[in-house]
Amino acid sequence: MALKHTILAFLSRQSLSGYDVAKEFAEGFGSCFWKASQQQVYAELTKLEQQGKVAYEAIPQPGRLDKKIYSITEQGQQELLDWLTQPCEPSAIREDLGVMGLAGHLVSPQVVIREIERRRQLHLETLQQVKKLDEHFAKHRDSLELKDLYMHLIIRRGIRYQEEWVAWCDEALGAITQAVNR
Amino acid sequence: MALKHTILAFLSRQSLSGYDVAKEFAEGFGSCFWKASQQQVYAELTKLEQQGKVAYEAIPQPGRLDKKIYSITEQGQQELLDWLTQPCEPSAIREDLGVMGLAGHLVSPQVVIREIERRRQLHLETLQQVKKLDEHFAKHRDSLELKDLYMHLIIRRGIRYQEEWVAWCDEALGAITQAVNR
DNA sequence: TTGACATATTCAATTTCTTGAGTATACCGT
DNA sequence: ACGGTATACTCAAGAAATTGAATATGTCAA
Repeated sequence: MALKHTILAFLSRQSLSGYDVAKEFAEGFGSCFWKASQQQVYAELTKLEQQGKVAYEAIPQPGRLDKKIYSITEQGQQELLDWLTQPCEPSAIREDLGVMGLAGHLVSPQVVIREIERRRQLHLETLQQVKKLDEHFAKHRDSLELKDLYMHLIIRRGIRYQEEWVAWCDEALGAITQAVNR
Repeated sequence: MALKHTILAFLSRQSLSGYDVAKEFAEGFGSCFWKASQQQVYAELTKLEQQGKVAYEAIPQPGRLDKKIYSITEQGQQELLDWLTQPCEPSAIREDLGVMGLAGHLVSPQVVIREIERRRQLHLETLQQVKKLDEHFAKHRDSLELKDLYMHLIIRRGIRYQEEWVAWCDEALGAITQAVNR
């Protein structure tokens, strides 16, 4: 499971609180490549800490629980490095909308059309968000240092993914409309 | 979770043994939209059977465990219908390769390049497979009945998804090579 | 005839993920 | 002053997925 390694990767860039890591998953990286809930992040950080792969500095906060700033340790860095060096497999796709392809004929075409239109809209919105993440990188695309280039490329993947969804929705809507009016 | 509904959707097309359902996940549909292990499928079928959403007919087989042919029940059909009528969310993306975008700078560009080339190859192979699934549908694209059109569109999504990956790999390889030689 | 591959199902341990609640303060706008 | 949102972390139950093994036969090719 790569949640562990994704967290280590975040911390290899900069030290962060659990809250901040969770926010990355929810906003930036999450909309491109990986989603994880806050609880998952906190649980994983606790585990990594017990394994000595990350360490935290507790920042006392008046009147509430300490804020914990996590950093990656030598050991964590090593773990991440080992993982990066190994080949990784394409992740499994699990897409609810796919069920429509199997059983869509059980409902009216209008239901299918409505659902696809809804999806189109959603992906369009996510696309705007992801594009914003890329703005800075895209501007200097040809002079980025590797670290930033990789980040740019991964965001590009996110952009292309969302664009692809929108394009497929258009294709599907066109084909279904045509078939219904036939 | 849609595993349940995906199984119901398969069984709404035709009655199948657990083994056959699992094969669909591994081969056809699996490479497009959903992957599930054999154990998962068997476990889910048992649960669905207990809930009265599927029923099986046991086919005795000399010298080994009965083969069970599962069919969807009225109740299962209803469950599936209800689910299809509700809006569904885009599924979360969880892509190991994304970690490269965060921490790729920790390894040499050659490692990153090698990994992306490997991925390109994998997606190219899957693409060929998925295209085969579509052959029949693509030929009659403009005269498919809805049931088949939906299937075609879902396979099209799979095709586009794989093509998109290949295209991204090309973009990434180009950009990295250029940056390294700079 | 041996070994690989396909058919067909079951069990069980463990890890991961989801869902939902609980605690507590700060800041901003209306 | 109030509600909404953001910050910041914890706990726990239950569902889902992964990993790995066990059982047993049929078929096809080298």
